[in-house]
Amino acid sequence: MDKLSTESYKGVRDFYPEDKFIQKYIFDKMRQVVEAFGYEEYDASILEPTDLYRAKTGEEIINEQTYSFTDRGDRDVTLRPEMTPSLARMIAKQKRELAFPLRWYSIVNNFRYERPQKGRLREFWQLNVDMFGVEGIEAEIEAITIAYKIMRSLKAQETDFELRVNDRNSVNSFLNSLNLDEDKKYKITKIFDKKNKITKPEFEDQIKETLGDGAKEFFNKLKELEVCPEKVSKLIEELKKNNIVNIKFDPFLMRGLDYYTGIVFEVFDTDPENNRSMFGGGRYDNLLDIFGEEKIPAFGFGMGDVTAFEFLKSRNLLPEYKPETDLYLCIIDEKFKGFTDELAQTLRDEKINVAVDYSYKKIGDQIKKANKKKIPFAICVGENEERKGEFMLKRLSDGREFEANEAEIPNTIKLLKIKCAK
RNA sequence: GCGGCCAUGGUGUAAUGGUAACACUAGGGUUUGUGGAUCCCUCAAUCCGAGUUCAAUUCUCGGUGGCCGCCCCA
Repeated sequence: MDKLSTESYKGVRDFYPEDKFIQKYIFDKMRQVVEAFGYEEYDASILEPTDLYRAKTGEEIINEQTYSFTDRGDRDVTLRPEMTPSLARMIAKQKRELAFPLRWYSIVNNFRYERPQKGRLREFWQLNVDMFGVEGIEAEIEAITIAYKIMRSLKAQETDFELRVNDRNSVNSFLNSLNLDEDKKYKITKIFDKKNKITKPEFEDQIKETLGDGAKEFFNKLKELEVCPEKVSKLIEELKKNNIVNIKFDPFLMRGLDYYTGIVFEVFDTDPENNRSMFGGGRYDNLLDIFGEEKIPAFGFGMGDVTAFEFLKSRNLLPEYKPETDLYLCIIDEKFKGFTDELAQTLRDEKINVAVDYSYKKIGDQIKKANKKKIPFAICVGENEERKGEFMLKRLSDGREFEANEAEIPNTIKLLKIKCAK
């Protein structure tokens, strides 16, 4: 028989327990922060009708960069490449039932069909944070504050990252003042988008190449664009009141295309070796149009797990693996299995997570397993324990043993764990 | 979608146009109620397919996969 390959499908991800532990750590921090701001979790199916994405952009993204197929009933379906259209669909559907302002979040995986590369795989997990129904700058302030607090709760220092803000409207009015055709406008926004990746002469050359004679006017007017718009300066001022100071205006920040209608922001890694955008978002007031619904103002951002992971890794901020299991019970002889199981169940009722070793191997081997699994405590159960009801609770980190009877074990473990955490 | 580099046990590395080696890991023992030590033993690999050749893991081509750029970026 041919052996089946152990490779996973190209570009998707396996999470071994130690990987999942890290991912969970990151998501738990995100969750704590957004829930502190009153956001409610929602979810949707990973499969959506393909039209949902066509309607939004209608671009080649849908044709070439999604997992789309026809189901057995001849319906076109797509594995979600992002969460926002599903979110917009859900909100449009139940608009009248919902109490605005609405604060929703989700942490889900998404799929895109493209060549995997650094930090971009075919499967990625993402936190989505969105607020609907707030037209004013309060939405911007809150979302950016949340982004900042997530970074801080992941133990990032203020010097480790930087927030950059722009107003798409000011870019648009700048481009309109140059009287460019749509194609040129589009190309200029592309050049803006990658400005921080290229040198200044490269930037200037690309502008000249695109605009030809018009380049002169462009550079003359460029100063106008570089003046911080009132809306942006007000936003920055408000955020500084919240002690968020690692923030600045970036007149070239674009973040994608037509999708955004106002303020956009991004969080940058300040590492000079890796000075790239980690995540961001912006205002999108028109997204419900496609459902024939009236506008609802919206502001949101998305944050992927891979960039967060790589950031934490580069700053040495990844947590050390600790299993959820508190205690490993080693059975000295098979005849004490029943007694051990009862002990395990009693302890579980006291909220101690207990795993029992049913290998019936030598006791030393069982202790080794507990150690390898990084479980903090072990107890060996045999004749003495059954007779006396006294146990030696062994702390694997240093081998110290603590005597306890059955009733005392839970609290002993809890106390020792608290000490360890400090 | 385009280009560059790469592909050997579970992991990390050797080597060779002719017997694929080492370390770690895993399993077993050294030790019959307490781990991280020592020593011994065992399991386990040349990505897939075709071509050149007496002989290919090695050379050539194709595929697949990985890494890195470009395009794109939700």
